[in-house]
Amino acid sequence: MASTEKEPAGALSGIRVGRVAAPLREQVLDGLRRAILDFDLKPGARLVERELMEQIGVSRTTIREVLRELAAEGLVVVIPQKGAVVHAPSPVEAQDLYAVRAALESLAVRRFIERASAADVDALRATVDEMEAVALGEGDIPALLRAKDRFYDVLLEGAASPTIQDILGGVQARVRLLRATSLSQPGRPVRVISEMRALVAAIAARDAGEATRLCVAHLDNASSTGLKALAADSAAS
Amino acid sequence: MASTEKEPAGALSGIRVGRVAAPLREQVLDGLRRAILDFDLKPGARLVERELMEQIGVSRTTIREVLRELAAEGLVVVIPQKGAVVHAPSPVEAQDLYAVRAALESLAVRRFIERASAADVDALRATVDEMEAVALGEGDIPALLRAKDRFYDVLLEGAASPTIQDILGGVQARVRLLRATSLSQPGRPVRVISEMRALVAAIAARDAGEATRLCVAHLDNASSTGLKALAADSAAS
DNA sequence: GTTGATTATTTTGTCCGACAATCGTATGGT
DNA sequence: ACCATACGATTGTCGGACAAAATAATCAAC
Repeated sequence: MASTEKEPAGALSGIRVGRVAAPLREQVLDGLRRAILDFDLKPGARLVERELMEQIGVSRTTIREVLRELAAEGLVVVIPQKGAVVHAPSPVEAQDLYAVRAALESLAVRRFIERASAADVDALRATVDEMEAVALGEGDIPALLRAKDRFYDVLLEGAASPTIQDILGGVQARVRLLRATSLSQPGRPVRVISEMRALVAAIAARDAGEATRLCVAHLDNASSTGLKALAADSAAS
Repeated sequence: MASTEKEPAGALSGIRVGRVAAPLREQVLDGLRRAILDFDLKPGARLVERELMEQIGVSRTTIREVLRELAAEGLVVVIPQKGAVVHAPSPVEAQDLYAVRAALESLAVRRFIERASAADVDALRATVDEMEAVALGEGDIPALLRAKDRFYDVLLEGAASPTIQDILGGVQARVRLLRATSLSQPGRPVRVISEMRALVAAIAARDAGEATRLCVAHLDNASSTGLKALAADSAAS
């Protein structure tokens, strides 16, 4: 999210100091973020300061600062006098987030087309192959989701825009639950992969218009699939 | 920014309690945010915890939590072991932010066209009139900027999407410096107003394609104007 | 038995003081 | 003028403290 690393990688790489001084707070932040994104902390779960303190082993000061950051990122929502809970987006909010994703990802795709090298395109194609391998294996949804994350990593890498990466990253994080739900629908993975292949093809052809169209269409499908599954779930319960 | 209010507005409206308890922290947050957005705290200015503590009259705990939120919002950047400074976007970053704005604002415009009532369109037109009045008066840039903010408030209100409002608000805040710089260029205000009038006309005609085009074009102009002015400034100094 | 009021417990919000680690700078020696 | 050291300022983190608010539990009354 807030990652700003630049490495010239000149003649003196390797003696690069691993970490310029990592505030403990950031480790806690990364840890909690990962826990939320991996669904170790499920949406709606309460985050009680004292519990986090004991389980993580840091003071309340640090915990509270981290919670404020997560709140500003939109991953948790803090209710005054009540505390923080893992954010659970409502259906309409999820729909909006998907619309924002579509706008931003198509922007990223256009940037990629403008700036990326042929090697970047190959790398992008490789991540789709990787996804296919995971999808054909078993129905390991989390692994598939991680593979898809990798696709976006490469895409944003090639787009060469930390700003877009930062903002889009935040949006994607907020709909991660829906993304997982959508991917877990029967038949969805194979369709996703064919959509991605088409997108990569358009990107390789440097066809910005077609790529934008495919990108938006893909997210449209993902959105409606996820929302339908969500509606079915809540109806079943 | 982090406004999440939902009101079913059923039979029991009106007895809604205004504020359930406002944590002191939020007042400080709003105050500091306003100070940054109004350039009372200029980009690059250091935010020393002890000073803020004394000037605002709250404890370091509260100050630090607020700084973490502002950091996550991107309004300040904290350098480990060095402290927080008001964020000063680099030219390339500003360019990216304008691209993101274009993507998001055109989305908001389309949403507005879909959902807004005729009264909303009138309200939008009224804000442009207001801007014109300010622009023709004197060269009060901050007032003009505030009037333009009001335009976006109405736009996002009509778009009826707190999510888009939230994310776009964050982006706009980060480029506020550039927006002010751009508006202060001679002749820019009148051009801005004619661009906005054209945009409102397209919106009133419910022409999504044209409105999108105009919106993107407007931001393109604003971006290049701002960047040019910035380059001239840094050359002069 | 359900409702209502009172009390206890938990949890947040805020403050204070403390101390090590680190950064920037002034100091002083050469 | 240059380098090393010492000093001061500032952040990072901890611990404890207490009021205010929310939640849960207990008991009284109808």
